Amino acid sequence: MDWVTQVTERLRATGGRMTAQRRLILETLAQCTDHPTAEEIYQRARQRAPDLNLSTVYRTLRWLEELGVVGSQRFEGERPQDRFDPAISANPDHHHFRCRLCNAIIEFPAPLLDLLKRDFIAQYGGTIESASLTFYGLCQSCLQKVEAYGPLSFNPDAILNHPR
Amino acid sequence: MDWVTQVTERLRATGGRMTAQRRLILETLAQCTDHPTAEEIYQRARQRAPDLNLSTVYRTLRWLEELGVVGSQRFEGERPQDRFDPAISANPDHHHFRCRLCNAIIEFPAPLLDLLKRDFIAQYGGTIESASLTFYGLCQSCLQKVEAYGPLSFNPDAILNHPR
DNA sequence: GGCTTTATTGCAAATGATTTGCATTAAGGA
DNA sequence: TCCTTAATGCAAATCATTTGCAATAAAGCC
Ligand SMILES: [Mn+2]
Ligand SMILES: [Mn+2]
Ligand SMILES: [Zn+2]
Ligand SMILES: [Zn+2]
Repeated sequence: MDWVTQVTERLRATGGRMTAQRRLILETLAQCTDHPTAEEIYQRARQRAPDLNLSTVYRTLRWLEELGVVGSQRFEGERPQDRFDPAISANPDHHHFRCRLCNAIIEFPAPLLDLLKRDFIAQYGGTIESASLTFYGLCQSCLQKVEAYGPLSFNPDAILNHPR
Repeated sequence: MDWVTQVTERLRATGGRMTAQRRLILETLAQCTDHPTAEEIYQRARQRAPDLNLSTVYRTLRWLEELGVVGSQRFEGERPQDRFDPAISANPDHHHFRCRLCNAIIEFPAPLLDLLKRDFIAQYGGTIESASLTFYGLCQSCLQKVEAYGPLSFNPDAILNHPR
């Protein structure tokens, strides 16, 4: 059974209805290998159904978030917008590295994080229910470019993506 | 030399001017033991100078952020607003635990994070310039209350703080 | 298939934290 | 004290996200 069908069942189980819009958004999410914003998901989905509405995209994403099917988070150094993470359902315990230059996001597991959690609990008590870890830096290929050509004075991608 | 004076010197070094408003905001920050929002800093500072403007608070905070004197970050589960961190200048490498019930924030060091960074670099290459780690859960006292009285059905503080 | 209920949509307007333009004020060096 | 220009106050703009509401359409039932 594929991902869209699985989500559909969870949806029905809570009294929800499967609509063309939701199916489209789910299929769009299923094809993502990145961490798109609501607007990006909207644009991709709209190619198949031009009268889809951005509000519907937001409502669907928030509802998927409640179900634990997608994650959402913000990254530093870009304008304050949520990025959504369909990979969270298949791989709940991954974390993120974000390249300051090319904006690539690398997902990685962090089993050693349990050590840090234990350390914290040992010292301060309480319980940890979730953890968010993000690394910022230069990815391998950007690092090589910087080493080869010297530091760039600005980031063309950042300007393209964050016009303000 | 105290913190305010130190910051003043850095400020002057970059061609900036020390104003009454900036001094007030700096002194307000110096007294913080928490992670206030811009609005909270504004309210605290305004008690001493009622005609202070919120824009000035924002501009001063952003400028301090550039200088590396304060940090800013957002926490999950509250409305999307920046919280500012004066402790970052004295203690650059601390991370945060946030209690889901009482909203308390505990700062903690995480020397073991270096292991995780090394792991990542060994696997994916590149460099890590900064890392953000946040734990979410129940603090010691909230955990005890929950264990003693059973789980709360809602969080009064959350309602007070996030009226939407 | 039709009928009914009500969850969901599209649209436009609202929200709210943060930023910005601009005229006015005031640091701080000469 | 005067001059330059950085900084302020104020109001308006931004912009991602949410929300109210009338219209639409799932899906359960006959
Ligand atoms: Mn991810
Ligand atoms: Mn802190
Ligand atoms: Zn890169
Ligand atoms: Zn607590």
